[in-house]
Amino acid sequence: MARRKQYKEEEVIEKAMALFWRNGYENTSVRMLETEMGINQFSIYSSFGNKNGVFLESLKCYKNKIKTITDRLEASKNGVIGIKTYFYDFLEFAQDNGRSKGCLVTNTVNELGSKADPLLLTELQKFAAHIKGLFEGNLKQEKSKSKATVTKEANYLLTSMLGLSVASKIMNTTQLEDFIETVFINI
Amino acid sequence: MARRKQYKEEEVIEKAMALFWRNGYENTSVRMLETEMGINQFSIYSSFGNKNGVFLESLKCYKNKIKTITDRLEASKNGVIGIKTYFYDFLEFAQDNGRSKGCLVTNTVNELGSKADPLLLTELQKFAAHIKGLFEGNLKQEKSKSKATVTKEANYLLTSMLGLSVASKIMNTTQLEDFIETVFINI
DNA sequence: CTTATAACTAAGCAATTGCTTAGTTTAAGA
DNA sequence: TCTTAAACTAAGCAATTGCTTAGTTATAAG
Repeated sequence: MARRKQYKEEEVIEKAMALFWRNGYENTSVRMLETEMGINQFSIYSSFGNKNGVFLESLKCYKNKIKTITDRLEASKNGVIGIKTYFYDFLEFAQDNGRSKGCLVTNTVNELGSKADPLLLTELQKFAAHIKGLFEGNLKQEKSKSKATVTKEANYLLTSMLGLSVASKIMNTTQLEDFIETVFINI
Repeated sequence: MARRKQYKEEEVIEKAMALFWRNGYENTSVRMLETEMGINQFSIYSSFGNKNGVFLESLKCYKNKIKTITDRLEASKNGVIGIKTYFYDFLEFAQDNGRSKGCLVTNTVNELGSKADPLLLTELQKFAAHIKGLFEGNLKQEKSKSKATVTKEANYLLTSMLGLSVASKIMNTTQLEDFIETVFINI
């Protein structure tokens, strides 16, 4: 007996995610979200509770979007080569009008660090652990590597990804490719 | 024929720097600066022009503070070992009550990226170039390395530092040490 | 068609943002 | 001692922040 929503939550959250990705959490205001999502603040708050709620949903959306390249990594059977491909895939994934937005998760870790709200912090760590797990999976495909080596190198690759995410924001393609190539010399 | 300043610019800017380092640029308000620096907003604006001016001076102050460990790197004659020491020195340098504040420059690059004001962006890039130069200096001490190798590995080490800076905010000591050790296995 | 109810619009809330300014205090030079 | 000018205090500026709410509109069930 009531009016129907004039928007789909999945659709508007994608626009919110794009905004958070470009600007970070604090530098994205609810008014900006309103404009970008194309719905009134009332609708934002009734659908997502508060700004943090919008961000949490945006993070889910981001995870879903990055799935295109993490799935490729997960499906790969070629060990370290698959991980290297993921690094290059990421650069393309983060690209936006000639500049890189980095990784939304990395950006958020860097912005809020350990003072992010607990629920959010957990989500960030879960994502990092997931990526690390994928790296471990591919490293295990290399029969020569011991369990200890796999763990150590997965840590290394995860942190290298963080570096790539930050670096992509101000470095040029050559420098970034140099980085990736050198990362994988040691693996 | 006039009153004397009741504060020293170098002293109050150090407190401002600490605040920016902990919270980032946008998450530090002028009121917070006022409290931390212990001077009125009028004094802040008369000494530094605007918030951006305070930040620019804070960055100088940061560069001066990190000089304790960059000087050690610059003075070192033991090639790669010296760089590795710098990585460990940095972790201690960024430490603050059990948590890491990361690197102020990295934090700022990540927060503002290429949309930082041009003067600031130049300063950030100059700092990055300086560190990279120090890495190159130490890499050159290794006679086995060609010019091309030195360039490539300097890029790699710089980006690894960015990764370490972000990672230090949420990872534990063991993970960070794993990272450093793996970075230097084949360098 | 009427009615109930959810979705909408738009105005408004107090708090905070970066920055300014009117007015007071201090102190060195005449 | 008086003058002058910089350094200070504190109040205030418009704009923006996250969030709410009073009132209107649409729509499905009765």
